[in-house]
Amino acid sequence: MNWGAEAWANALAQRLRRPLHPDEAASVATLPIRARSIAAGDYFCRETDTSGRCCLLCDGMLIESKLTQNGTRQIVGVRLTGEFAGLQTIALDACDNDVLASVPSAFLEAEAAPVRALGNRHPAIGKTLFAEALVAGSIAKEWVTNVGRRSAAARLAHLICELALRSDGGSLTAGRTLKLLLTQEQIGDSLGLGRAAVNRSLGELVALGLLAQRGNVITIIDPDKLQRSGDFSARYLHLGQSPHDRRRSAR
Amino acid sequence: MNWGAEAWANALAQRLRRPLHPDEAASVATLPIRARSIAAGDYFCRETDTSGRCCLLCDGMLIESKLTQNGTRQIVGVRLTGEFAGLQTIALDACDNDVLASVPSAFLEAEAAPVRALGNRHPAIGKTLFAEALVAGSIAKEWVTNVGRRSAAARLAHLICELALRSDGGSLTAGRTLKLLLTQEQIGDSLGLGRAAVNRSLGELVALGLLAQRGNVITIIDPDKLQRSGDFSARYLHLGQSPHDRRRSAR
DNA sequence: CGTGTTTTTGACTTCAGTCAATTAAAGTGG
DNA sequence: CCACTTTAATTGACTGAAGTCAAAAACACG
Repeated sequence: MNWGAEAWANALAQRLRRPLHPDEAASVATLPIRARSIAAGDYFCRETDTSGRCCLLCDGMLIESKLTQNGTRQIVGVRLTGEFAGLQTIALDACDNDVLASVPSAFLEAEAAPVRALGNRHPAIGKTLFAEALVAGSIAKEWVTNVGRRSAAARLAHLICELALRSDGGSLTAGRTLKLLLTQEQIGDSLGLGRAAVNRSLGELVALGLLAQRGNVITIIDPDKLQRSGDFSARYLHLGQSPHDRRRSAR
Repeated sequence: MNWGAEAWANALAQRLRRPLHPDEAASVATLPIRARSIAAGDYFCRETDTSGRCCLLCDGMLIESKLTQNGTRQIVGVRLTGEFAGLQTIALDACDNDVLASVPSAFLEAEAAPVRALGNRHPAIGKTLFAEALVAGSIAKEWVTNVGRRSAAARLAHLICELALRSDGGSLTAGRTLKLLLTQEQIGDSLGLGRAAVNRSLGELVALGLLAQRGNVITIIDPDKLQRSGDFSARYLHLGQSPHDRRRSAR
């Protein structure tokens, strides 16, 4: 099996919480997967694209964003290392939003059609891919709540909690360190805030002793207070129930 | 075939843009479907439910909402007559948000498991159900943008455009009438606004001659200006390309 | 080591929130 | 059918959180 397909297989097995069956592994091995990397600011796809590609992000971070009439931008989601992106193209014709790299990023890309066929052939894999795409929708709904009903500082705290848990091997524990691969402007675009508000909110969270900041590295100091001030509950992330996860406070 | 399963079959055929094959129809006919109706304010499911049910809404309107710490509420989506609801339970264990009726509503309910089995057995149906759930996610992302980056009046105009197109036989044409089955408070909860702002924005859109209002009935007067003032493009709704749809302005 | 980007800070503004009071509408029961 | 109750819509006054703009400082990178 080539390296790309193997990474896909591992990612799928991890989500299935079991090794792939031999015939599943064989099907995954036939996927035409291409390794690519792009620079910060480069696009994986555009809002109107109908090409239908998805990928497993190996390194970096992808931003899903929309532009508005008045030139402002809203980031409607992010994809972290180890996550799939663009899975909605398996069943939809268009991409719905721009997808671009916030930092230099590498990923393993496949056409939507063979991935869909893979899911049809192996229902367990199909369900997993479906679930991954649905979780992205669940996150979007939480973001609606975040942007619609929480204060600037709470939005930021919420986002940090989410990213800490979603990032590879994520946890929300004191001392944990988290590399924020976004500029403050991009954070603002994710939270429906301006640059200034992000900066002030960050200072506020630091002043409250919830976290520390050095460059783009965040250190979580008080995870409980951080969650509370961000009104954060991990439920919507559907992280599952591995032994690791169970330690996480679920509010 | 019982009436409920037939309604499901029709809804699926409509989305597939073709009649069901006999074996597809036979599978749908075996679904254990239950007709239910609930009063305004009653819950279809709660945020933490793990029961896993989905439904085809026959009459009324469902609201998907989340509560925040400080007692406020955010509506993260709505489901209209003729749409499916709760499809994410096909692949996810929990519901993620409360689902409740905004007006007395009737629906045809099925357990998630047999619906998933149906999709596995018939890939075309599976893809359609998948697509329907993904469109809900796409809508949520647009809502993030709406709440995060648009003015109060623009948010409202955008919501009205969306509901006009999504409602049964929807179109965005002058003279078209639309029954808003939401109180102004619920509209505010959908847009991240307070009651007063909704009321004033509505007055504003009326004053600008974009629409007229009598009770909860909205009449669209100037669809083009309405779309422009709401920064609305129908792309994210994935309405497909029926002859009817093609007439819609896509911005 | 210089250039461009990002962060940080301050001053001012504004949109929408909040609160409260009033009006209108929709149900309810006698 | 009408009086009464409840809920929703409307309007005004005041407030406040965050936007905007601008400038300075810090940083990152070639």
